[in-house]
Amino acid sequence: MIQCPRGTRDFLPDEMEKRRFYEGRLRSVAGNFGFREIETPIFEDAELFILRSGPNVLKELYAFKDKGGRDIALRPEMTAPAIRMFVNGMANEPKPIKIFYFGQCFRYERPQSGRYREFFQFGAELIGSYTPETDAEVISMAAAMIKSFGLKNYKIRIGHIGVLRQRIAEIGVPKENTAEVLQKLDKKLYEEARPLLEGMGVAAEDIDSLFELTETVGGTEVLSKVPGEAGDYLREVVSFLSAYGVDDVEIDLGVVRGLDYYTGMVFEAEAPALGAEKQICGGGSYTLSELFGGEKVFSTGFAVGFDRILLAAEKEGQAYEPKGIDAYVLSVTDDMRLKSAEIVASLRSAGISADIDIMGRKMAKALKYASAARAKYAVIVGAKEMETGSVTLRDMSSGEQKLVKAEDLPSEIAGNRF
RNA sequence: GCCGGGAUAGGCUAGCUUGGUUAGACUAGGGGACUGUGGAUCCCCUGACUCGGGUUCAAAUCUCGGUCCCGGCCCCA
Repeated sequence: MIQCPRGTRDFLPDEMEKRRFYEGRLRSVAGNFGFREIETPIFEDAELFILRSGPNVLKELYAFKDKGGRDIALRPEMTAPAIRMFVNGMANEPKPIKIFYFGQCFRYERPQSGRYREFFQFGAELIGSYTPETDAEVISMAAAMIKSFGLKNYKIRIGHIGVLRQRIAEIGVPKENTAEVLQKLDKKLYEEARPLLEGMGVAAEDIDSLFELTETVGGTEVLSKVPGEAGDYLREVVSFLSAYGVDDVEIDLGVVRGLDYYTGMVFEAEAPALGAEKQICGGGSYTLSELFGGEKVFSTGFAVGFDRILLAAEKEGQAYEPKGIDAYVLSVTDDMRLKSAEIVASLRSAGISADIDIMGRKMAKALKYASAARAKYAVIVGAKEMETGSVTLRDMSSGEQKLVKAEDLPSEIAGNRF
């Protein structure tokens, strides 16, 4: 028997229905915020992802040569494709540009809880604007998405990578070592960071002040301790968030979000219930378009780990009940089967989801199937009723039955649907 | 890439320590008992030892390796 490749999953109908349901909520939030959906290829020129990537990223890239010898990679994330698309086809659209996407991404990693080789991201990019409102808009949408899942136990943390980068440069860390230092700070590995910094000739009091900065963690009130432009900027972001009704955020200047292209505000959200892979959302402001041959344009974006946030909702005990069909049509006797077919067709053309027994089952078994299919109604087509052009309409949850004229059946069922 | 735990019908499992019947039960699925009423009962049927090598007269059971799953580390654009 052939199984799914490592780190991939099949989604059976019940699971798929649930995923579509939650996906729909995310789409609806994005639409609510004025974002419009895009779609980009699942694979791209490998160069798109290699351009700004370190060796660790490359190790996890699904890259291969196609039959024409082109270097191709399955997308490991969707920000770069979205910005490529912006540069290629949207650069002259009115600003700001608000786009979102949903799709699978691929990373060659060791699978574990909440981590798959094929996983799904829902993300958004707000392109062409560089204001505190921009960042607040994006963060508040991310918060709305998390809330749309009904999640209760989560944390949103906001930082500013510009503050850190600037301080690191000021205290004399060579540019090529910045990433290394940021990584230690992200993990709050101060015991490792200190000797590293000392080795670069950074003074002890400067190291302390740097650590103090990354330890600026807590409610929005800790922002009063952050000096300079970045401090002013974050204070404004937080004011706008508050105006948007988003107050449950924390400040954590130690949030670094990897080592890549982020330049200003960064944020992430986590669901502690998830264990090792608990980050459900991450984003920030960046400039990327100049890398792909466009002008330098400021953007703010984020992505939600769809599989993880779904997992988090499940762990909080949320259950999704599959919908089921409106009606299941069955024949009492074989000579009613053509009539049943006519009736199911009339229901379907009235927009009612309807199924019909096609296995020639006896009533008892057909009703059992209708029950398993979660049908709201069973439509029983028998000779007795047909004498008056009627059928029996059975409410599957209450068991109540009534005679309904065949021509009234669609409106009868549709009328009770709401 | 590293450490640890696992894998028996579609699902959940018994058997494994101590090798030896036709690998058992429950559930699900198909049919029937019940010739016009579901989630009940009974009967019949379908269906599994993750894969490959080794030890042995004999392997689900012992052993080695692969694959996949689970938890953690690393990484996480």
